[in-house]
Amino acid sequence: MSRPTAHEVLAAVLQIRDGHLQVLAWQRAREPDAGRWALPGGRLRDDEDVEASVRRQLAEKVDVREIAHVEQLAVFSDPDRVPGPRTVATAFFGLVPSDADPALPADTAWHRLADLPPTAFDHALIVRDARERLRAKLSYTNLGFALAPHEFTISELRALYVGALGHPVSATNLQRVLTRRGLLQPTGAIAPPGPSGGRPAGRFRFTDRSLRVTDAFAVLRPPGEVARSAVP
Amino acid sequence: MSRPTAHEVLAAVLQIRDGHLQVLAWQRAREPDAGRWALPGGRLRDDEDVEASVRRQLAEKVDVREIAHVEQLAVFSDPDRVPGPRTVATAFFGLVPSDADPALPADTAWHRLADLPPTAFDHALIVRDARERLRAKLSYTNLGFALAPHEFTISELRALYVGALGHPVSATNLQRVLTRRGLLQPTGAIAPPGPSGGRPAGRFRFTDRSLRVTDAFAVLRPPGEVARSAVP
DNA sequence: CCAAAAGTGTTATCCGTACACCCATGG
DNA sequence: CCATGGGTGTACGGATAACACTTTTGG
Repeated sequence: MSRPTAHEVLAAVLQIRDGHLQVLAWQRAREPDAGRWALPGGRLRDDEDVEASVRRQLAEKVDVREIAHVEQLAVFSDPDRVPGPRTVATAFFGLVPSDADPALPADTAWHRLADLPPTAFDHALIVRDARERLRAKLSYTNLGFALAPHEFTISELRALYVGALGHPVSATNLQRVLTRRGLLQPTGAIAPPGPSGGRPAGRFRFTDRSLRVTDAFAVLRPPGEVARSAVP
Repeated sequence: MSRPTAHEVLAAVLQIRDGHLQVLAWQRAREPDAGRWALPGGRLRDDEDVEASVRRQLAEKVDVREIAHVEQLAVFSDPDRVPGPRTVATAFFGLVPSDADPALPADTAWHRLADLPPTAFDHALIVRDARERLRAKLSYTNLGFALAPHEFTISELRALYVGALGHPVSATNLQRVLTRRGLLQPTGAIAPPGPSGGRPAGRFRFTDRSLRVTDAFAVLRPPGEVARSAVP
Protein backbone atom coordinates (compact mmCIF):
# COMPACT_ATOMS: atom_id res chain seq x y z
CA MET A 1 0.00 0.00 0.00
CA SER A 2 1.27 3.42 0.91
CA ARG A 3 4.09 4.19 3.31
CA PRO A 4 5.23 7.70 4.09
CA THR A 5 7.62 9.06 1.48
CA ALA A 6 10.63 11.24 2.04
CA HIS A 7 10.29 14.73 0.67
CA GLU A 8 13.12 16.93 -0.51
CA VAL A 9 13.33 20.36 -2.07
CA LEU A 10 15.74 21.24 -4.87
CA ALA A 11 16.55 24.57 -6.43
CA ALA A 12 17.87 25.50 -9.84
CA VAL A 13 19.43 28.87 -9.06
CA LEU A 14 20.29 30.76 -12.23
CA GLN A 15 22.48 33.74 -12.88
CA ILE A 16 23.73 35.45 -15.99
CA ARG A 17 27.47 36.02 -15.99
CA ASP A 18 29.47 37.31 -18.94
CA GLY A 19 26.44 36.75 -21.12
CA HIS A 20 26.03 33.10 -20.15
CA LEU A 21 23.33 31.40 -18.14
CA GLN A 22 24.78 29.66 -15.11
CA VAL A 23 23.35 27.31 -12.55
CA LEU A 24 24.53 26.69 -9.02
CA ALA A 25 25.49 23.08 -8.23
CA TRP A 26 27.63 21.12 -5.83
CA GLN A 27 29.71 18.06 -6.56
CA ARG A 28 28.63 14.89 -4.81
CA ALA A 29 31.46 13.24 -2.88
CA ARG A 30 29.63 10.02 -2.03
CA GLU A 31 27.63 7.38 -3.82
CA PRO A 32 25.17 7.32 -5.36
CA ASP A 33 26.21 9.46 -8.29
CA ALA A 34 29.55 10.42 -6.71
CA GLY A 35 31.39 13.02 -8.76
CA ARG A 36 28.25 14.24 -10.45
CA TRP A 37 26.86 17.69 -9.91
CA ALA A 38 23.66 18.14 -7.91
CA LEU A 39 21.32 21.03 -7.26
CA PRO A 40 21.25 22.51 -3.77
CA GLY A 41 18.48 21.30 -1.54
CA GLY A 42 17.67 18.67 1.01
CA ARG A 43 15.02 17.13 3.16
CA LEU A 44 11.90 18.98 4.12
CA ARG A 45 11.60 19.52 7.86
CA ASP A 46 8.42 19.00 9.81
CA ASP A 47 8.05 22.62 10.83
CA GLU A 48 8.53 24.36 7.49
CA ASP A 49 6.73 24.51 4.18
CA VAL A 50 8.61 23.86 0.96
CA GLU A 51 9.36 27.50 0.29
CA ALA A 52 10.82 28.09 3.74
CA SER A 53 12.77 24.90 3.32
CA VAL A 54 14.36 25.84 0.03
CA ARG A 55 15.28 29.28 1.33
CA ARG A 56 16.84 27.76 4.41
CA GLN A 57 18.86 25.28 2.43
CA LEU A 58 19.97 27.79 -0.14
CA ALA A 59 21.24 29.96 2.68
CA GLU A 60 23.92 27.35 3.23
CA LYS A 61 25.28 28.02 -0.26
CA VAL A 62 24.40 31.60 -1.04
CA ASP A 63 23.57 34.65 0.98
CA VAL A 64 19.77 34.68 0.91
CA ARG A 65 19.78 38.45 0.44
CA GLU A 66 21.33 37.88 -2.96
CA ILE A 67 18.47 35.73 -4.21
CA ALA A 68 16.14 38.09 -5.99
CA HIS A 69 13.36 35.67 -6.84
CA VAL A 70 12.22 32.17 -5.90
CA GLU A 71 9.23 30.29 -7.22
CA GLN A 72 7.96 26.72 -7.40
CA LEU A 73 8.59 24.83 -10.60
CA ALA A 74 7.05 21.39 -10.27
CA VAL A 75 7.05 18.14 -8.37
CA PHE A 76 9.32 15.34 -9.51
CA SER A 77 8.05 12.03 -8.26
CA ASP A 78 9.15 9.15 -10.44
CA PRO A 79 9.45 6.24 -8.00
CA ASP A 80 12.95 5.52 -9.30
CA ARG A 81 14.16 9.08 -9.62
CA VAL A 82 16.72 8.47 -6.86
CA PRO A 83 18.07 5.18 -5.55
CA GLY A 84 17.20 4.14 -2.04
CA PRO A 85 14.06 5.16 -0.17
CA ARG A 86 11.38 6.70 -2.32
CA THR A 87 11.84 10.46 -2.39
CA VAL A 88 9.57 13.07 -3.89
CA ALA A 89 11.15 16.41 -4.81
CA THR A 90 9.62 19.84 -5.06
CA ALA A 91 11.74 21.76 -7.54
CA PHE A 92 12.26 25.50 -7.33
CA PHE A 93 13.62 28.09 -9.64
CA GLY A 94 15.73 30.93 -8.29
CA LEU A 95 17.47 33.97 -9.73
CA VAL A 96 20.54 35.84 -8.54
CA PRO A 97 21.42 39.27 -9.94
CA SER A 98 24.40 39.33 -12.24
CA ASP A 99 26.47 41.53 -9.95
CA ALA A 100 26.16 39.19 -6.96
CA ASP A 101 29.22 37.06 -6.40
CA PRO A 102 28.53 35.09 -3.26
CA ALA A 103 31.20 33.14 -1.45
CA LEU A 104 30.58 29.47 -2.16
CA PRO A 105 31.42 26.28 -0.25
CA ALA A 106 34.37 24.33 -1.60
CA ASP A 107 32.24 21.72 -3.35
CA THR A 108 29.92 24.28 -4.94
CA ALA A 109 30.31 26.19 -8.20
CA TRP A 110 28.50 27.92 -11.03
CA HIS A 111 28.22 26.04 -14.30
CA ARG A 112 27.23 27.29 -17.69
CA LEU A 113 24.07 25.64 -18.93
CA ALA A 114 25.52 25.44 -22.39
CA ASP A 115 28.31 23.27 -21.07
CA LEU A 116 26.85 21.44 -18.11
CA PRO A 117 28.93 18.62 -16.62
CA PRO A 118 27.20 15.32 -15.76
CA THR A 119 24.39 15.95 -13.32
CA ALA A 120 23.03 13.73 -10.59
CA PHE A 121 19.68 11.94 -10.69
CA ASP A 122 16.97 13.85 -12.54
CA HIS A 123 18.46 17.26 -11.84
CA ALA A 124 19.04 18.02 -15.51
CA LEU A 125 15.28 17.93 -16.03
CA ILE A 126 14.85 20.53 -13.33
CA VAL A 127 17.45 22.78 -14.89
CA ARG A 128 15.69 22.53 -18.22
CA ASP A 129 12.37 23.49 -16.66
CA ALA A 130 13.97 26.43 -14.91
CA ARG A 131 15.45 27.77 -18.10
CA GLU A 132 12.12 27.52 -19.89
CA ARG A 133 10.31 29.25 -17.07
CA LEU A 134 12.82 32.08 -17.12
CA ARG A 135 12.50 32.53 -20.87
CA ALA A 136 8.72 32.60 -20.76
CA LYS A 137 8.40 34.96 -17.83
CA LEU A 138 10.88 37.50 -19.18
CA SER A 139 8.38 38.11 -21.94
CA TYR A 140 5.20 38.82 -19.98
CA THR A 141 6.42 39.84 -16.52
CA ASN A 142 8.97 42.24 -15.04
CA LEU A 143 11.21 39.34 -14.00
CA GLY A 144 14.22 41.08 -15.51
CA PHE A 145 14.70 42.85 -12.19
CA ALA A 146 15.90 39.57 -10.70
CA LEU A 147 18.70 39.20 -13.24
CA ALA A 148 19.91 42.78 -13.07
CA PRO A 149 21.86 44.79 -10.53
CA HIS A 150 20.09 47.62 -8.79
CA GLU A 151 21.48 50.02 -11.38
CA PHE A 152 22.50 49.25 -14.92
CA THR A 153 22.84 50.64 -18.40
CA ILE A 154 20.59 49.51 -21.23
CA SER A 155 23.55 47.76 -22.83
CA GLU A 156 24.18 45.75 -19.71
CA LEU A 157 20.51 44.88 -19.47
CA ARG A 158 20.49 43.85 -23.09
CA ALA A 159 23.34 41.43 -22.45
CA LEU A 160 21.34 39.84 -19.64
CA TYR A 161 18.29 39.36 -21.83
CA VAL A 162 20.41 37.92 -24.61
CA GLY A 163 21.94 35.42 -22.22
CA ALA A 164 18.60 34.39 -20.82
CA LEU A 165 16.61 34.28 -24.04
CA GLY A 166 19.34 32.84 -26.21
CA HIS A 167 18.62 35.08 -29.15
CA PRO A 168 19.59 38.62 -30.19
CA VAL A 169 17.74 41.45 -28.47
CA SER A 170 17.72 44.99 -29.75
CA ALA A 171 18.72 47.50 -27.08
CA THR A 172 16.48 50.07 -28.72
CA ASN A 173 13.36 47.97 -28.56
CA LEU A 174 14.14 46.52 -25.16
CA GLN A 175 14.32 49.98 -23.70
CA ARG A 176 11.12 51.02 -25.44
CA VAL A 177 9.13 48.00 -24.30
CA LEU A 178 10.25 48.22 -20.69
CA THR A 179 9.74 51.96 -20.60
CA ARG A 180 6.26 51.76 -22.05
CA ARG A 181 5.35 49.26 -19.39
CA GLY A 182 6.60 51.62 -16.73
CA LEU A 183 9.25 49.19 -15.50
CA LEU A 184 12.30 51.33 -16.11
CA GLN A 185 13.40 54.46 -14.29
CA PRO A 186 16.41 56.64 -15.17
CA THR A 187 18.52 57.29 -12.11
CA GLY A 188 20.08 60.42 -13.56
CA ALA A 189 23.55 58.95 -13.12
CA ILE A 190 25.82 58.50 -16.10
CA ALA A 191 28.15 55.59 -16.72
CA PRO A 192 31.60 56.53 -18.08
CA PRO A 193 32.29 55.38 -21.62
CA GLY A 194 34.57 52.47 -22.34
CA PRO A 195 38.21 52.76 -23.44
CA SER A 196 37.23 53.20 -27.07
CA GLY A 197 34.99 56.18 -26.37
CA GLY A 198 31.37 56.55 -27.25
CA ARG A 199 28.57 58.42 -25.68
CA PRO A 200 28.27 57.75 -21.95
CA ALA A 201 25.28 55.60 -21.04
CA GLY A 202 22.54 56.63 -18.67
CA ARG A 203 21.94 54.41 -15.70
CA PHE A 204 18.54 52.90 -15.00
CA ARG A 205 16.79 50.87 -12.34
CA PHE A 206 13.64 48.79 -12.23
CA THR A 207 10.76 50.62 -10.59
CA ASP A 208 9.59 47.44 -8.92
CA ARG A 209 11.65 44.60 -7.54
CA SER A 210 8.90 42.07 -6.98
CA LEU A 211 7.22 39.94 -9.61
CA ARG A 212 4.44 41.59 -11.56
CA VAL A 213 2.60 40.39 -14.62
CA THR A 214 2.80 43.10 -17.26
CA ASP A 215 1.03 41.43 -20.11
CA ALA A 216 -1.90 39.64 -18.59
CA PHE A 217 -4.30 39.25 -21.48
CA ALA A 218 -2.57 38.44 -24.72
CA VAL A 219 -5.93 37.95 -26.38
CA LEU A 220 -9.57 37.60 -25.36
CA ARG A 221 -9.27 40.46 -22.96
CA PRO A 222 -12.35 41.94 -21.31
CA PRO A 223 -14.25 44.41 -23.49
CA GLY A 224 -13.14 48.00 -23.15
CA GLU A 225 -9.70 47.10 -21.86
CA VAL A 226 -7.05 48.79 -23.89
CA ALA A 227 -4.35 46.36 -24.89
CA ARG A 228 -1.26 46.35 -22.68
CA SER A 229 -1.66 49.89 -21.49
CA ALA A 230 1.35 51.37 -19.78
CA VAL A 231 1.22 51.79 -16.03
CA PRO A 232 1.06 55.46 -15.00
CA MET B 1 14.77 16.82 12.58
CA SER B 2 13.14 15.37 9.55
CA ARG B 3 10.83 12.37 9.51
CA PRO B 4 9.18 11.07 6.35
CA THR B 5 6.06 13.00 5.45
CA ALA B 6 2.87 11.63 4.00
CA HIS B 7 2.19 12.72 0.44
CA GLU B 8 -1.21 13.11 -1.14
CA VAL B 9 -2.42 14.27 -4.51
CA LEU B 10 -5.51 16.44 -4.99
CA ALA B 11 -7.28 17.51 -8.15
CA ALA B 12 -9.46 20.49 -8.91
CA VAL B 13 -11.43 19.11 -11.85
CA LEU B 14 -13.31 21.86 -13.66
CA GLN B 15 -16.14 21.78 -16.14
CA ILE B 16 -18.34 24.43 -17.69
CA ARG B 17 -22.01 23.58 -17.49
CA ASP B 18 -24.82 25.92 -18.45
CA GLY B 19 -22.32 28.74 -18.60
CA HIS B 20 -21.01 28.17 -15.08
CA LEU B 21 -17.64 26.93 -13.89
CA GLN B 22 -18.04 23.83 -11.77
CA VAL B 23 -15.63 21.85 -9.66
CA LEU B 24 -15.87 18.23 -8.66
CA ALA B 25 -15.93 17.56 -4.89
CA TRP B 26 -17.04 14.93 -2.41
CA GLN B 27 -18.58 15.50 0.98
CA ARG B 28 -16.56 14.29 3.94
CA ALA B 29 -18.49 11.99 6.22
CA ARG B 30 -15.94 11.81 9.02
CA GLU B 31 -13.91 14.19 11.09
CA PRO B 32 -11.88 16.20 10.57
CA ASP B 33 -13.92 18.67 8.57
CA ALA B 34 -16.96 16.35 8.41
CA GLY B 35 -19.69 17.72 6.19
CA ARG B 36 -17.31 19.92 4.25
CA TRP B 37 -16.54 19.38 0.60
CA ALA B 38 -13.14 18.04 -0.43
CA LEU B 39 -11.31 17.65 -3.71
CA PRO B 40 -10.79 14.13 -5.02
CA GLY B 41 -7.41 12.63 -4.33
CA GLY B 42 -5.58 10.55 -1.80
CA ARG B 43 -2.26 9.13 -0.78
CA LEU B 44 0.57 8.65 -3.20
CA ARG B 45 1.54 5.02 -3.64
CA ASP B 46 5.10 3.79 -3.73
CA ASP B 47 4.94 2.55 -7.28
CA GLU B 48 3.42 5.56 -9.02
CA ASP B 49 4.40 9.14 -9.70
CA VAL B 50 2.05 11.96 -8.80
CA GLU B 51 0.47 12.16 -12.23
CA ALA B 52 -0.30 8.45 -12.35
CA SER B 53 -1.65 8.74 -8.83
CA VAL B 54 -4.04 11.56 -9.56
CA ARG B 55 -5.31 9.80 -12.67
CA ARG B 56 -5.84 6.60 -10.73
CA GLN B 57 -7.71 8.34 -7.97
CA LEU B 58 -9.82 10.40 -10.30
CA ALA B 59 -10.84 7.21 -12.04
CA GLU B 60 -12.75 6.34 -8.90
CA LYS B 61 -14.93 9.41 -9.42
CA VAL B 62 -14.98 10.04 -13.14
CA ASP B 63 -14.31 7.99 -16.20
CA VAL B 64 -10.71 8.83 -17.03
CA ARG B 65 -11.54 8.96 -20.73
CA GLU B 66 -13.65 12.00 -20.02
CA ILE B 67 -10.79 14.00 -18.56
CA ALA B 68 -9.42 16.01 -21.43
CA HIS B 69 -6.48 17.61 -19.68
CA VAL B 70 -4.50 17.24 -16.47
CA GLU B 71 -1.56 19.30 -15.29
CA GLN B 72 0.30 20.05 -12.09
CA LEU B 73 -0.64 23.19 -10.25
CA ALA B 74 1.59 23.48 -7.19
CA VAL B 75 2.66 21.90 -3.95
CA PHE B 76 0.80 22.81 -0.78
CA SER B 77 2.95 22.12 2.22
CA ASP B 78 2.00 24.28 5.17
CA PRO B 79 2.83 22.08 8.18
CA ASP B 80 -0.67 22.72 9.56
CA ARG B 81 -2.60 22.46 6.32
CA VAL B 82 -4.34 19.33 7.59
CA PRO B 83 -4.68 18.08 11.16
CA GLY B 84 -2.89 14.91 12.15
CA PRO B 85 0.31 13.64 10.57
CA ARG B 86 2.12 16.14 8.38
CA THR B 87 0.90 15.77 4.81
CA VAL B 88 2.22 17.48 1.71
CA ALA B 89 -0.16 17.74 -1.24
CA THR B 90 0.58 18.00 -4.92
CA ALA B 91 -2.37 19.82 -6.45
CA PHE B 92 -3.55 19.18 -9.97
CA PHE B 93 -5.86 20.94 -12.33
CA GLY B 94 -8.15 18.95 -14.60
CA LEU B 95 -10.70 19.72 -17.29
CA VAL B 96 -13.74 17.77 -18.41
CA PRO B 97 -15.55 18.67 -21.67
CA SER B 98 -18.92 20.28 -21.18
CA ASP B 99 -20.80 17.41 -22.82
CA ALA B 100 -19.41 14.78 -20.47
CA ASP B 101 -21.81 13.79 -17.71
CA PRO B 102 -20.06 11.05 -15.78
CA ALA B 103 -21.87 8.92 -13.24
CA LEU B 104 -20.71 10.05 -9.82
CA PRO B 105 -20.47 8.28 -6.45
CA ALA B 106 -23.20 9.17 -3.95
CA ASP B 107 -21.03 11.53 -1.94
CA THR B 108 -19.66 13.34 -4.99
CA ALA B 109 -21.14 16.26 -6.92
CA TRP B 110 -20.36 19.24 -9.11
CA HIS B 111 -20.44 22.65 -7.45
CA ARG B 112 -20.47 26.04 -9.06
CA LEU B 113 -17.39 28.04 -8.16
CA ALA B 114 -19.54 31.13 -7.80
CA ASP B 115 -21.47 29.45 -5.03
CA LEU B 116 -19.06 27.03 -3.43
CA PRO B 117 -20.17 25.41 -0.16
CA PRO B 118 -17.68 25.23 2.73
CA THR B 119 -14.57 23.37 1.63
CA ALA B 120 -12.25 21.18 3.63
CA PHE B 121 -8.71 22.14 4.69
CA ASP B 122 -6.91 24.32 2.15
CA HIS B 123 -8.84 23.04 -0.83
CA ALA B 124 -10.37 26.42 -1.61
CA LEU B 125 -6.86 27.70 -2.33
CA ILE B 126 -6.35 24.93 -4.84
CA VAL B 127 -9.63 25.73 -6.56
CA ARG B 128 -8.64 29.38 -6.82
CA ASP B 129 -5.30 28.44 -8.38
CA ALA B 130 -7.03 26.15 -10.85
CA ARG B 131 -9.41 28.85 -11.98
CA GLU B 132 -6.56 31.29 -12.49
CA ARG B 133 -4.55 28.77 -14.45
CA LEU B 134 -7.51 28.06 -16.70
CA ARG B 135 -8.09 31.74 -17.35
CA ALA B 136 -4.48 32.41 -18.19
CA LYS B 137 -3.98 29.42 -20.46
CA LEU B 138 -7.14 30.02 -22.47
CA SER B 139 -5.46 33.16 -23.69
CA TYR B 140 -2.13 31.86 -24.93
CA THR B 141 -2.73 28.15 -25.56
CA ASN B 142 -5.30 25.96 -27.33
CA LEU B 143 -6.66 24.74 -23.99
CA GLY B 144 -10.22 25.45 -25.12
CA PHE B 145 -10.28 21.97 -26.62
CA ALA B 146 -10.49 20.53 -23.11
CA LEU B 147 -13.65 22.46 -22.29
CA ALA B 148 -15.45 21.75 -25.54
CA PRO B 149 -17.15 18.70 -27.01
CA HIS B 150 -15.61 17.13 -30.09
CA GLU B 151 -17.96 19.18 -32.23
CA PHE B 152 -19.57 22.48 -31.42
CA THR B 153 -20.91 25.69 -32.86
CA ILE B 154 -19.17 29.00 -32.31
CA SER B 155 -22.02 30.07 -30.05
CA GLU B 156 -21.55 27.07 -27.84
CA LEU B 157 -17.82 27.68 -27.72
CA ARG B 158 -18.40 31.30 -26.87
CA ALA B 159 -20.53 30.29 -23.88
CA LEU B 160 -17.69 28.09 -22.63
CA TYR B 161 -15.17 30.90 -22.86
CA VAL B 162 -17.54 33.29 -21.13
CA GLY B 163 -18.00 30.84 -18.29
CA ALA B 164 -14.30 30.26 -17.91
CA LEU B 165 -13.08 33.83 -18.33
CA GLY B 166 -15.91 35.49 -16.46
CA HIS B 167 -16.31 38.33 -18.89
CA PRO B 168 -18.11 38.84 -22.20
CA VAL B 169 -16.50 37.32 -25.28
CA SER B 170 -17.43 38.27 -28.83
CA ALA B 171 -18.28 35.26 -30.95
CA THR B 172 -16.99 37.12 -33.99
CA ASN B 173 -13.56 37.76 -32.56
CA LEU B 174 -13.28 34.42 -30.84
CA GLN B 175 -13.77 32.68 -34.15
CA ARG B 176 -11.29 34.97 -35.85
CA VAL B 177 -8.57 34.52 -33.26
CA LEU B 178 -8.88 30.74 -33.10
CA THR B 179 -9.09 30.46 -36.87
CA ARG B 180 -6.06 32.63 -37.45
CA ARG B 181 -4.11 30.41 -35.08
CA GLY B 182 -5.17 27.35 -37.02
CA LEU B 183 -6.98 25.81 -34.06
CA LEU B 184 -10.46 25.60 -35.57
CA GLN B 185 -11.69 23.35 -38.35
CA PRO B 186 -15.17 23.40 -39.89
CA THR B 187 -16.65 19.92 -40.00
CA GLY B 188 -19.05 20.76 -42.79
CA ALA B 189 -21.98 19.70 -40.64
CA ILE B 190 -24.73 22.18 -39.87
CA ALA B 191 -26.58 22.54 -36.58
CA PRO B 192 -30.35 23.02 -36.86
CA PRO B 193 -31.60 26.43 -35.74
CA GLY B 194 -33.39 26.84 -32.43
CA PRO B 195 -37.15 27.13 -32.00
CA SER B 196 -37.10 30.83 -32.77
CA GLY B 197 -35.39 30.38 -36.12
CA GLY B 198 -32.20 32.02 -37.21
CA ARG B 199 -29.51 30.93 -39.58
CA PRO B 200 -28.27 27.43 -38.86
CA ALA B 201 -24.80 27.37 -37.32
CA GLY B 202 -21.82 25.55 -38.78
CA ARG B 203 -20.17 22.96 -36.63
CA PHE B 204 -16.47 23.09 -35.79
CA ARG B 205 -13.85 21.03 -34.08
CA PHE B 206 -10.40 21.75 -32.65
CA THR B 207 -7.63 20.61 -34.97
CA ASP B 208 -5.56 19.47 -32.04
CA ARG B 209 -6.67 17.92 -28.78
CA SER B 210 -3.45 18.16 -26.84
CA LEU B 211 -2.02 21.24 -25.21
CA ARG B 212 -0.09 23.57 -27.47
CA VAL B 213 1.23 27.04 -26.79
CA THR B 214 -0.05 29.32 -29.51
CA ASP B 215 1.27 32.64 -28.33
CA ALA B 216 4.76 31.90 -27.08
CA PHE B 217 6.44 35.29 -27.33
CA ALA B 218 4.29 38.18 -26.26
CA VAL B 219 7.24 40.49 -26.73
CA LEU B 220 11.00 40.22 -27.20
CA ARG B 221 10.59 37.55 -29.79
CA PRO B 222 13.56 36.35 -31.83
CA PRO B 223 14.48 38.57 -34.78
CA GLY B 224 12.75 37.71 -38.01
CA GLU B 225 9.88 35.95 -36.30
CA VAL B 226 6.62 37.40 -37.46
CA ALA B 227 4.34 37.98 -34.52
CA ARG B 228 1.95 35.14 -33.79
CA SER B 229 1.90 33.82 -37.33
CA ALA B 230 -0.88 31.39 -38.11
CA VAL B 231 -0.02 27.73 -38.48
CA PRO B 232 -0.43 26.44 -42.04
C1' DC C 1 37.58 65.08 -37.75
C1' DC C 2 36.54 60.31 -37.30
C1' DA C 3 35.14 56.14 -34.93
C1' DA C 4 32.32 54.26 -31.37
C1' DA C 5 28.57 53.79 -28.41
C1' DA C 6 23.97 55.59 -26.69
C1' DG C 7 19.65 57.05 -27.43
C1' DT C 8 15.49 59.01 -30.27
C1' DG C 9 12.41 59.30 -34.34
C1' DT C 10 10.05 57.08 -37.94
C1' DT C 11 7.95 53.52 -40.54
C1' DA C 12 5.97 49.10 -41.88
C1' DT C 13 3.38 45.56 -40.24
C1' DC C 14 0.65 42.89 -37.52
C1' DC C 15 -2.90 41.98 -34.23
C1' DG C 16 -7.12 42.39 -31.83
C1' DT C 17 -11.52 44.76 -30.84
C1' DA C 18 -15.54 46.95 -32.29
C1' DC C 19 -19.09 47.45 -35.39
C1' DA C 20 -21.53 47.52 -39.72
C1' DC C 21 -23.31 44.57 -42.90
C1' DC C 22 -24.95 40.36 -45.38
C1' DC C 23 -26.88 35.40 -44.92
C1' DA C 24 -30.13 31.69 -43.86
C1' DT C 25 -33.88 30.00 -41.42
C1' DG C 26 -38.70 29.80 -38.83
C1' DG C 27 -42.98 31.75 -38.29
C1' DC D 1 -41.80 39.88 -44.79
C1' DC D 2 -40.04 40.15 -40.33
C1' DA D 3 -37.53 38.56 -36.30
C1' DT D 4 -33.63 35.81 -34.96
C1' DG D 5 -29.31 34.15 -34.82
C1' DG D 6 -24.84 33.09 -37.79
C1' DG D 7 -21.06 34.68 -40.25
C1' DT D 8 -17.97 38.05 -42.98
C1' DG D 9 -15.89 42.59 -44.12
C1' DT D 10 -13.96 46.81 -42.65
C1' DA D 11 -12.11 50.43 -39.79
C1' DC D 12 -9.57 51.90 -35.95
C1' DG D 13 -6.13 51.92 -32.37
C1' DG D 14 -2.22 49.84 -30.03
C1' DA D 15 2.06 47.50 -30.06
C1' DT D 16 6.43 45.81 -31.82
C1' DA D 17 10.49 45.14 -34.85
C1' DA D 18 13.50 47.27 -37.94
C1' DC D 19 16.24 50.91 -39.20
C1' DA D 20 17.67 55.70 -40.09
C1' DC D 21 19.33 59.38 -37.64
C1' DT D 22 21.10 62.38 -33.97
C1' DT D 23 23.92 62.90 -29.70
C1' DT D 24 28.05 62.56 -26.96
C1' DT D 25 32.21 60.91 -25.93
C1' DG D 26 37.60 59.37 -26.88
C1' DG D 27 41.45 59.54 -29.83
